[in-house]
Amino acid sequence: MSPPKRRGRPPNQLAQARILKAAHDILTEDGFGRLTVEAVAARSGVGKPTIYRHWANASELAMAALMSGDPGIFAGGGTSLRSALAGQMRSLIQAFATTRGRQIAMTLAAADPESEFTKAFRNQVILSSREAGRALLLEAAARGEIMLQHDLEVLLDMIYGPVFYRLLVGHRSLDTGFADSIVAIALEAVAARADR
Amino acid sequence: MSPPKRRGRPPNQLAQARILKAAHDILTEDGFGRLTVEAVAARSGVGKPTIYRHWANASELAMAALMSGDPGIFAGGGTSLRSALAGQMRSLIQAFATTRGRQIAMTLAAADPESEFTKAFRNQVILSSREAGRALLLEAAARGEIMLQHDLEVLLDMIYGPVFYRLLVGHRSLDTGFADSIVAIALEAVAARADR
Amino acid sequence: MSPPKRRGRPPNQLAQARILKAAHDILTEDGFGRLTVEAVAARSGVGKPTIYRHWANASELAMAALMSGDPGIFAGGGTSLRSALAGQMRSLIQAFATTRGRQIAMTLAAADPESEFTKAFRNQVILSSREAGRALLLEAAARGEIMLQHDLEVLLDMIYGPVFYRLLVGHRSLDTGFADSIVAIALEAVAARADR
Amino acid sequence: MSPPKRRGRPPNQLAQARILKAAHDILTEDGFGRLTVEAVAARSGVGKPTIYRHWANASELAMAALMSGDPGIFAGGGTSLRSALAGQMRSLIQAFATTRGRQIAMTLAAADPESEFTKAFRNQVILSSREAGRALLLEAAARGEIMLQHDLEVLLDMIYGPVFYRLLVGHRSLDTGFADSIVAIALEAVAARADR
DNA sequence: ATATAAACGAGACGGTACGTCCCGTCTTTCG
DNA sequence: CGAAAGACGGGACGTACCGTCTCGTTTATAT
Repeated sequence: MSPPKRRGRPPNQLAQARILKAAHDILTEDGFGRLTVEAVAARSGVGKPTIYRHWANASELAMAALMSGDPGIFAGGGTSLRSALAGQMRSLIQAFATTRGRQIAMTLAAADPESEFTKAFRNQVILSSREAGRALLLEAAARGEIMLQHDLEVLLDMIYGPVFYRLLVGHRSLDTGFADSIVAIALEAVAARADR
Repeated sequence: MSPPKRRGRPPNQLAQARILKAAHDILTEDGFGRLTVEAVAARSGVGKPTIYRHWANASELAMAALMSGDPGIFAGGGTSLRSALAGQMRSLIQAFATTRGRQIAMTLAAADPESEFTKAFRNQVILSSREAGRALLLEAAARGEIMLQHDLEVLLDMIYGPVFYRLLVGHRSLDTGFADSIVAIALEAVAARADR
Repeated sequence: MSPPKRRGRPPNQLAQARILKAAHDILTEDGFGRLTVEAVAARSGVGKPTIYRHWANASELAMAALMSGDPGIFAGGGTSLRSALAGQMRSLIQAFATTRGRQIAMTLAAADPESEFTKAFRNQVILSSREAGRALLLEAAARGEIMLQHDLEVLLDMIYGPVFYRLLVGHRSLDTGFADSIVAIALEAVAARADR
Repeated sequence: MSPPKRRGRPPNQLAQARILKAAHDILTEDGFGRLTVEAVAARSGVGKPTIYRHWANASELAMAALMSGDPGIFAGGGTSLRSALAGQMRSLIQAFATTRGRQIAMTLAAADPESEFTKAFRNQVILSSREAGRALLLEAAARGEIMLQHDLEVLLDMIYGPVFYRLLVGHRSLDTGFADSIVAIALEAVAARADR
């Protein structure tokens, strides 16, 4: 199998890197509202058409910048479901309780929900932690540690939804106590109890 | 107390109504992205300065339009906590599982979180259902129907957060089954059990 | 008779003056090719939309700049047709044998020939000298100094056309001798002769 | 002597023809303003660098397209100067009283006057008729049919200049009557008369 | 009645950013 | 090794809205 070499001049990887760097810097320094294609072009020294060649608008560019260099949230290995889940929730909340967290929420809200780009962003940035949580819960259930008598999808939403709820609505702060309380309440609902 | 009648022409109440009507229509017909002050002025036949006299920008105008004529979500009276809560969740989800729901999320994400206007919008449109839920839970606890051994604030977030989570992220649909599952899991976590 | 006062904020005369000044300066300093709406906006400190409010494109702006402050070419009063016409032709050629002359030709060539703006430019800048020449010839004919046995329109084109011909084609220079020769040949063609 | 076979891929003669064909088509279909290097490349299926290898910019390309396949205007053989000159003027005006005529004027106005390409275009397309006219006049003078007592260069400009004048300024139409009138007036000025 | 004053509609203003077109150059692979 | 394909940095285009401002008009109270 030959590599599918296309004819013309190949895309300049450096240019894309500079664009994402500039977008990321603007995002952290000035915020989502200042992330305009114009500003990114000026700051990165790249022509606007080069940006539009890869991203359809400022929203997609913001998503790309937020995705680049994002390791994702993984479950910290713990001996029990409680410790593993709490560890993950704490790092998740730590990661989102910053300016970047709100920017992610704003970006997601502003993005075209049908776009493929948006879906990728959603899966990588928003739902990866939820998937990791799903794995933790399924393993624990296999060990007999918990009973998944309810809809697992809803349970996952009840664990991870509150984080974005507080982030977006801002009625209460995101802190580690919040993480622990969520885990405690969630585990209560899946407790393997004698009285059943 | 005498009414503080100022000299000069009084503000035209009709103008505000026409502005909100136009804003609402644009929101439902064209979406949040098309709700510009310019468009509202053109559609309502009102001058731009008249709009700016009442709202600082298009975001506030969107919030005002979304608030006007919104009755809020109240707990349907039920005999048990489960039925009351499930009734409320169902109507909440029904209200948000529309275009308007996503517009509310977008508006909230785009709004200045510090603005007084935003806070009012948040309380009236987003948090009113959460407050109603709090009342239901407290009443049930007073009746001994449930035990609130965990942080009530977190519990409320776990009930109402998932709605906005699915609305914003869009990974699964909002339907009545979702409402019932949330209530079931939540009640599991506050069940008054013999083994405690 | 009341002046027809319009409602809104009146156009800022100063802004238009600054725009024309900037356009004129760019035209003389950098040439027609550099007269972009963007550059005029930057130089005049005026927003681009303000320029587009008055002129449809860079061509019209160039025409406006070339028209502003242009006194037009008038016939120098002379005792005879020959001296009057020669005086006018000399000043016409002097006015066009500069960078500005070529810019006028380029502008006219680039302009939409149907536009009202173009017609006004044509009449004021290009054809005003031709009209003045027509008046001179008609007066001389009335005095019996010449006989207009041929088509006057064609004769006028033969007097004034060569100026633009040399200007545009550039095969020979524009100088005062050229002016005198044109007049001499033209008068030969309208000479009132005994042998007729 | 070996044939000078150069190494590598030989220049594709067909490419130039396709380029000129495409340029010509665009000129006639869309006009001078749409004749961009990009459009010609797309239409002809040729790479942009291949175009730039032969022409420096769109203006030169336009000139090349306008020159290609242009037979030039030659003097129709006539028995007298009047008939020969009138025949030539009529065919000249017929050739220019079309869209192509105005495109030639626009192209010439937009071209760099110093470029060698421009000079070639000027000589072949614009001045060839003037040179043919010069030959006619000199022959007639040699026959004693006319007297060239005035500057021949100016006389030629007065014959051919008006055509471009009307073409560019557009104040009156180009028609055969115009051709005849020009000839009539010009001959008047060079008439060999008894009274001299 | 008549002045005074506030809010109105209209609309031009200086600006920012948009997304597109085309420029002329450069880099890569193919023939 | 020239031709094709095509991405690049760059400049300008013409448009949409922004939020501010200045008008002339309307509508009310206060004199």
